[in-house]
Formats: sequence, structure tokens, C-alpha cells
Amino acid sequence: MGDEVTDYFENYLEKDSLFRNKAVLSSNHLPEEIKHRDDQLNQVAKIIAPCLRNEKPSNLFVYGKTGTGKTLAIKHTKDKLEKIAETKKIPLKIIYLNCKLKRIADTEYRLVAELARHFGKNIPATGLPTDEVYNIFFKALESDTKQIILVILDEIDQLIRKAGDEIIYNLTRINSELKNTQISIIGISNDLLFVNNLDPRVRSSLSEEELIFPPYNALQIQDILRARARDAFKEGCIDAGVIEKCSAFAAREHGDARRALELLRVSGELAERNNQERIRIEHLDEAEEKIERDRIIDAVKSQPKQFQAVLYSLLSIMQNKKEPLFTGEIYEQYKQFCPDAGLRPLTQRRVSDIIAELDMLGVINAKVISKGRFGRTREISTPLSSSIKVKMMKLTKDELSA
DNA sequence: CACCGTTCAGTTGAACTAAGCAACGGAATTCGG
DNA sequence: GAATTCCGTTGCTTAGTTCAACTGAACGGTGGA
Repeated sequence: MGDEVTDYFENYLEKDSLFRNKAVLSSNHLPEEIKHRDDQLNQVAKIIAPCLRNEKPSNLFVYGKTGTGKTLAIKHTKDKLEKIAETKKIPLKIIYLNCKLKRIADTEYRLVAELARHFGKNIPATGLPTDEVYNIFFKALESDTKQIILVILDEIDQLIRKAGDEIIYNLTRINSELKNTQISIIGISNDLLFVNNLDPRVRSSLSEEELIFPPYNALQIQDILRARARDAFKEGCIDAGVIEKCSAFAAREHGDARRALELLRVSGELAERNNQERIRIEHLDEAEEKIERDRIIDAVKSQPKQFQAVLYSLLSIMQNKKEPLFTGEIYEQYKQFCPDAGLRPLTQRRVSDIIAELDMLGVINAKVISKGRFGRTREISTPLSSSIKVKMMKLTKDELSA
């Protein structure tokens, strides 16, 4: 047995990797050239250019589905802008924050604290009044010379849904309170409708300029994939048709380029792992399943114990019962299970919220339905294949007993 | 059969509480002269 | 007597709880054809 492993390692070393540079395929890689987004890039440039002359640019609101290059385009512009600002000694500070990251920027307090940290202030995670944090932030911003701050809030819809829209209002307030510092906000959102339920004042100030990123079509994705694949893989190790199929997959899913890239990367990894010299179409299917599995497992892993306990209960019911499940049964099971895991059971109110959040994560599908005289509940099913379910049961169980 | 009020099992929103943290300020301790 | 450390108090955020209002379609009854 041991020899097999040794052999494998030796083989592994001798064998050439299929990849030339795997990083090119990762979703946070910034390519030199962004394809099929010229219009948007130009627009962004036009809108934020004034900050090079030390004037406050308009606030910008960018939306488009996932994987349409929003973040990429903005980051790209940010880099260029920073470079120019540096060489020309323009006092410009750009801060990029992803509001979706829990515990970083998902409440008003945490957001402002995080902003202040970018200015070298140390802000505790809790204990201070929010006003105080604003004050610290203001102080940090105050300066004798004119300067422009550009705050990029990625996935801003998540932030506002959780913490209300006053944040934006408060941030824009800074402009009137500080003489020499002006702050502009660039909001990025996946949700096209989310602007509609915003306070009109906030709405008009946030979206002084708007920019829409349409989904890529299959041909554009192909183009992008080809370009990246050229850098990422060694010559001639992709079967004909792989790129085409990959982009067709992605185009079907509302033109999500990120997904296409990930698919390609994972296919490459799988091919390599199986000691193949080329990436075949079969690898794509396999990759698709693996991605889904990894995504969900990652999502679950990073959740608190109570989440996992709820999920575990849910899955264990699902083992001996056909879908759909209802909140009541899950709560009962969960209550029974809690002592085993050494957890204090939460109230149903909270569990109800947890189920809603699991739904958001895409681990389960939950829909509120009315069962007529038999009340109202969430109807819960899961999009997962049974192999993932088994894996997840194991995972949650391990995490809970650890 | 169509219409309508009732009913149930959660959902959802709002107000409230406990836990954990930081800052503040006064009391206790230490220290050098 | 001054400087430093310690400790209790106050006021904050956040996760979770409690309370209560709300929901929406199936059930079962009613009346009309």
C-alpha cells in the first residue's frame, strides 16, 4: 500500500503539470486586458476621472448578475487609478470592501470600523458607540490638504438589507462636514431590484450615475476562456470542444464567466489528478459536480454550530422521509438532537431564521407556503445529490462533536 | 357548485435581554525622595 | 506626594429571546341553481 503512495508521489513529480499558471483561472485574478467590457470600462473611467483633478466624482452604482465582470472592471480601474495617482502625487485613497464577508462589513458599525482601520486606526470589535466610531473615522479623514476618498462597496445590497440604508446617508454626510476631504461611493450589486426599496434620498445620492453590466453571451465567454486558457495551460492540452462546452454551460447560467473559469480550472485539476495529458469533455461534467459539492461544503463549514445542528437535524430527517420537509418537524428533531451535541436549543423563532439563511446559502430550498387550514410553514427540499447529503451529514457531525 | 368565513402552524416584525467589550474615573498600590 | 495599576461602573454592539400581530389557502358550511 505504502509503495503505491510512494509511486504516486514519484510519478507526480516526474510528470509535467498541465498548468502553466493556474492563478490565471482563479476568480480574483486580474487579467491585463478585459474583454467585451470596453463600454463599461470607459464609462467608469469617465465617471471617476474627476478625482484625478481633486474633484469629487459622482457616486456610482453598478449592477449586473454574478460573473459579469463588475468587480473585475472596478478593481481594474482602481488599480490604474491608484497607479496614476501615485506617480502624479495626487492625494487619492481608494478602499475596496466586500460587504458580504461576515464579520467584516455586514453591519453599520463593522463597516465604519473597517473603513477607519484602513486609515490606521484601531477599532475594537465591540464596545464603542457607532457615533464614536464615526468620529474616529472623521478625525482620521481630516487633513489640511484636499483629498478624495473613493469607497467601493461590493455586494452592497447585502449590507443594506441587513443594516438599513442610513449607512449610505451617513457616509455622504461626511462630505458636508469635512472641508478638505470628499468621499465618493461606488456601490456594486447583483440585485437589480434592490434600488427600488431604498429611501428615495439615499437612492438618488447613491446612484448619481448608474452602470449596468449585461451578461456575457456564449461567444464572449468563449473568447474570454480562450484568452485565459492560453495563459493558464500548456500548449495543446485541451481537447477540442472543451472550451465551447464550458462556455455553453456558463451562458446557460445567465452568462456567468466566473463559473466558466472555475469549471475550466477544476476540469484541469481533475485531468491532472487522473494522470491524463489532456482535458476531455468528460472532465467538465465531473468538475461541475465537484464545484457544487465544494461550494456547499465550504459554505456549511464556515457556519456557526447552531447552523450545523439545524442542518444535521434536517438531513437526518431527510434520510428516512421523502421531501418536502416542514419547519415543525425539523425543529422537533433539532430540539432532541441539541443535548447530544451539547448545545442549548434555540427558540423556534431563531431556527426559523436559520432555515431562511440556509436557503440563502443555497444549501436548501425553502419556500413559505400555506397549507390551508393546516397552517403555514416553510416547505423545504434540497437541490443536493444524495452523495453530497451523506458527506454533509458526516461533516456536520464531525464539526459538532469536535 | 360557487362563495365565504374560520382555522391552523408558522412567519415576521419589534421590543427586549444577556453576554462581551472598551473607556472612564476613582481607589489602592507602588515608588522615589 | 506623584505615578501606576486595579477595579467597578457605564454605555455600547450583537446574537438571540419574547411577544404579538399577521398570513393565506384548505376545510366545511351556506345558499343558490
